[in-house]
Amino acid sequence: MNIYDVSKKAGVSIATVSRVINGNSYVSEKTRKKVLDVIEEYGYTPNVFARGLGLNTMNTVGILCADSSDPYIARAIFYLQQELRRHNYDALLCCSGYELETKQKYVNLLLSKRTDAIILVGSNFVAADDKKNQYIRDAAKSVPVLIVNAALDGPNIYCSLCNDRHATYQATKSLLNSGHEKILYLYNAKSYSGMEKLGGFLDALNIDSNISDNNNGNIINNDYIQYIHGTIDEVKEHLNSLYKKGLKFDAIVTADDILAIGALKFAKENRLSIPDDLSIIGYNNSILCQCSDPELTSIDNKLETVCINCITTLMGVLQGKEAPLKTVFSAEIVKRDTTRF
Amino acid sequence: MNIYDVSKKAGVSIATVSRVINGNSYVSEKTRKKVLDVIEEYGYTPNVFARGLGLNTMNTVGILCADSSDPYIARAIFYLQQELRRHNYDALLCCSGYELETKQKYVNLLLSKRTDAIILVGSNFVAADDKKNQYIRDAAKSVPVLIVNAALDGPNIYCSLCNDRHATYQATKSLLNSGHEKILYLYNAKSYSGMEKLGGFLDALNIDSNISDNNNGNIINNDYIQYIHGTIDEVKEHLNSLYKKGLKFDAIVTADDILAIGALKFAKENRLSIPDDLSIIGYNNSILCQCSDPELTSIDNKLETVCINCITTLMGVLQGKEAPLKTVFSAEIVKRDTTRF
DNA sequence: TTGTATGCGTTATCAA
DNA sequence: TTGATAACGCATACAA
Repeated sequence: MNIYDVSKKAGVSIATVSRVINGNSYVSEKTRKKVLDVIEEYGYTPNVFARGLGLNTMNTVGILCADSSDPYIARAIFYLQQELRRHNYDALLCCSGYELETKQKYVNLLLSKRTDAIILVGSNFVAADDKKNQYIRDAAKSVPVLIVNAALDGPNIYCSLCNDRHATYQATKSLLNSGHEKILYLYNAKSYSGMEKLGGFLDALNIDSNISDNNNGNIINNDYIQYIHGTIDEVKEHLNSLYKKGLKFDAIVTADDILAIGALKFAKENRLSIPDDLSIIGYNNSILCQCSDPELTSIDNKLETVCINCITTLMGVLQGKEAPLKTVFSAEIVKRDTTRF
Repeated sequence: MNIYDVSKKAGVSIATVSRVINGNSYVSEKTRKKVLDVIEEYGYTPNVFARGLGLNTMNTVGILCADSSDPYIARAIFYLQQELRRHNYDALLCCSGYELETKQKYVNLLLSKRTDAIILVGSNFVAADDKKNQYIRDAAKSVPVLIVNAALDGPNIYCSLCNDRHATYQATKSLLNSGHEKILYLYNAKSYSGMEKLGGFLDALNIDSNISDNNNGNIINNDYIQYIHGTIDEVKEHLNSLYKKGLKFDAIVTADDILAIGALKFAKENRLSIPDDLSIIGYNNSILCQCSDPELTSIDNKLETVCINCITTLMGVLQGKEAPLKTVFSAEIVKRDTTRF
């Protein structure tokens, strides 16, 4: 059943049927009803492909993330999809993994699908080395690019994020103010927000974070700043080895809840009392925080707010309105039982 | 840049360009190269809308779930999307929530988008009351429907799932065999697999589970079988109130890890030693199991296997091959520290 | 207020 | 081996 069939059954032209469906131009109440009755009776729905061909859009937005099974990213996708749906858009989901090459590949894939926009979820899409971001700028030449949780400037690139640097600064300061002296920093991503958080940590310790721009990759040569990308157990083992080497610390600030969970496991294994012997702060305020024992103090980076803002911005862009290139929200420390400040 | 532009630049007809792109019929090596060079030079990609219109498919599959932020569902979506991509299909993601009405609405939405198939993720899509499944059967009239984690029979409906009943039976039996006498069962979904798991629990206790078919909703009137749908804290409070009322139990079997986490919090609050005073078993073997302390014994229902099978089946169906209507895998108990059998 | 005719960019059929 | 042309189903400019 297509528009021609409907027009025949209703005894009108296809133009009239189209008008009824799209509800814009004038159609007499009588014919409108006639057409609607036929549509109802035969359960007609317009062919989205034909419509897409004519209008050159299918009202679909590509959502690209590294790994949608990550609880944090999964939440972001949920919020984004929900907001898109509210505005009558669909979400095409792709997972690229963490390699630059596959990220590029997937961005091009989405481009070839002619989605109305591309949303990059997760700060791992923005690299410290700006050359590696060129593919994003290129994509932005054909379609608006929205980034959740990272900042990159360029035409047609819109970012929604939290002030991770300040949040980490505050958290670290609070630890210092409550008497901690040796604070270990754990991170698992050298992404945009990864560097921001680290910057905040260094700020609090009055370490010049500009050095981070120089030694590309091996950012800081300091035992108190540890890069670990691995499972909970691997994080635990890593800390074990540091501990056995004699490194002293009375607090751990992390860039991700999963790292903090690993730290908790480490503390338990070594019979360190939390938070008396060791304070721990996570990041993301994910469900994991409530699963651990003791429950995890963490930084809430307002994911829902950020995601809603992202879609609001996108809708503005698509409607040709003035839209902000960068919107920054303020993260918040959620105090639970792994700290005593 | 469209196919006409390419044909002009290459000095051939659009038919030839189309042939080169689709690589089926014969094209001389010389013209093929000419065309490919132009395509390369101008970065031409075929318009998917036009292609979709002609072929009546966009190689897209709709994935529908209740809530993609649920860690378990998020994992399923990840596996499904990855497998689809491997077969050159895209995934359109929709979240319907748990209401029947909105589920129906979203199924119709996906139908109107003309996706090549619809995948229902999560057993909450199959209700015990079969009338409520009619919308699925209806959808299957126009497009293959795949169900992950539940069984529903009907033409064009393909299910991939685990033997949840047997797994719960085994887990409960193990508790009984290791000397537990009063086992509490906690569940949060009256879905297909929800009922299966409960059935397995009742089997182990030699209770006739057929009564479940009668009192529609209020399945079993027994203090040891508790339906709770809520947050970790709500689960904890619910158990607190049972405990204070004097209900005695030495083990808790749950239908979801989140319930088990709530049980763990309850135990801690009441200074019950795990697993000495109380054993707890979760379900799904999600990341939450490793976050808790002690770590949670849980049932692994082979999500990845199930998802891969789902897509394999789908590809078979789309290629017109013989495909199994129902594929059942065997779940496995993953023993950690909340049990001592 | 309604109808006619055209374009959107492919793929596929038929001829050459 | 290649080219011309008809679908595919809709939206819309223009005519009436």
